[in-house]
Amino acid sequence: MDVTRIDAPGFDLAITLNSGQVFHWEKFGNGFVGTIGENAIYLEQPGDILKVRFGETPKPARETRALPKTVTRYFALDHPLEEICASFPRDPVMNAARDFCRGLRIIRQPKWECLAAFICSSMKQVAHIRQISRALRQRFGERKEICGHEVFSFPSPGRLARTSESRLRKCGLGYRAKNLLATAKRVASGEAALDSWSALSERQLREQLCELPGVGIKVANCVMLFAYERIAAFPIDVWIERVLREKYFARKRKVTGQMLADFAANYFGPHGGYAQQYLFHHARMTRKRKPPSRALDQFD
DNA sequence: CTCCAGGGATGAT
DNA sequence: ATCATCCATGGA
Repeated sequence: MDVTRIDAPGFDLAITLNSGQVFHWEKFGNGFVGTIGENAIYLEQPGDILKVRFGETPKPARETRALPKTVTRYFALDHPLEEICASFPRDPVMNAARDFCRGLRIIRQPKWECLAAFICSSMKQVAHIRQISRALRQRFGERKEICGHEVFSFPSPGRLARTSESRLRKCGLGYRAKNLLATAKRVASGEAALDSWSALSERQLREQLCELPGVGIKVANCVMLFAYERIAAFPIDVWIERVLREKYFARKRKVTGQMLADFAANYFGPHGGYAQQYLFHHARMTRKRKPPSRALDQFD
C-alpha cells in the first residue's frame, strides 16, 4: 500500500492524540490507527514528517487524491502554532504547560462524533470515554480495514437514533444513554443542523449547543473548541478548575464559577482554548498521586 | 476495597 | 442567581 508523506513541522502526533481531545485513536506498531470521518488511516511520525497509509476506499480517484488534505485539515497543520503559543500569558504555570505540550495542536473533529463523545464524557475518566467510544463504534459503526487491522467509523446520528436506550447502556453509557439518544434524534431529524451552525456567532452557537440534551456549558465549549474552530472557547472541567483555583486564585475565599470563567476569558486571550488544552494536559500528566496512608502499616 | 472522573438536570434556598 | 443532590460506570 502507498505511503504518503506530509510535512508536519511544529507538530507532535502522539501528544496531540493523547491529550484528551479525541478518544478513538489506538497505538499500532510505531504509530496509530483510527478514522478521519469514514476514512481508515494509519499514521506515524518520524521527525517532522507524517507518514500516512490510507485504507482501501471505493471512492473515485479524485477524492482519494484529496485525502492528504483531509489529514492536514484534521490535524490543523495550518494553525500558526508559534504565534498561538507566543500569545499565551507569561506566568510560571502557563510557561510550564507551554514547554510540556510543544507540538500539541487542537484538531478539527467531525462535529457529530465530537458532540456525541463529549455527551458521553460527563463524570468519566478519559480512559473510560475511550472505552465508550470504542463500544459505540464496534456496535453501530462501519467496519474498515487498515494495515490488516480493523477499525470502525463513528455511527451516524441516524444510526444511533434508530437504536434503543438499553442498547446504548450496554456500551457503558449509564445515565448518559438517554441524552445521547435524544440528541441523536434531534440531529438526525435535522432539527439540530450542526453544519449550518458554523455560521453562528460564538454566543449563538453556545446557546444552540446548550439546548441539546446532555449538553451544558462545559460540553458546549469542548465541541466549539474541538469541532467548530472556536479557539477562544475555554472549557472548565474539574482539572482546569483545580488549576485555576490553586494557581491563579490561591488563598482566596468565595471564588465562584462565574469568576473563574470571566478570568479565563480575559486572561488567556484570543487563543484561550489552546491555552486551556495545554494546562489540562500538563496538569493531568504531572498529577501527583495521593500517597497511600501508612497509618495502618505497623511494619516495614 | 475506595476514590473519582473533561457534568448536566432538577429542585431548593 | 447560587447551591445541593442525584445520576451509572469502571479504571486506577
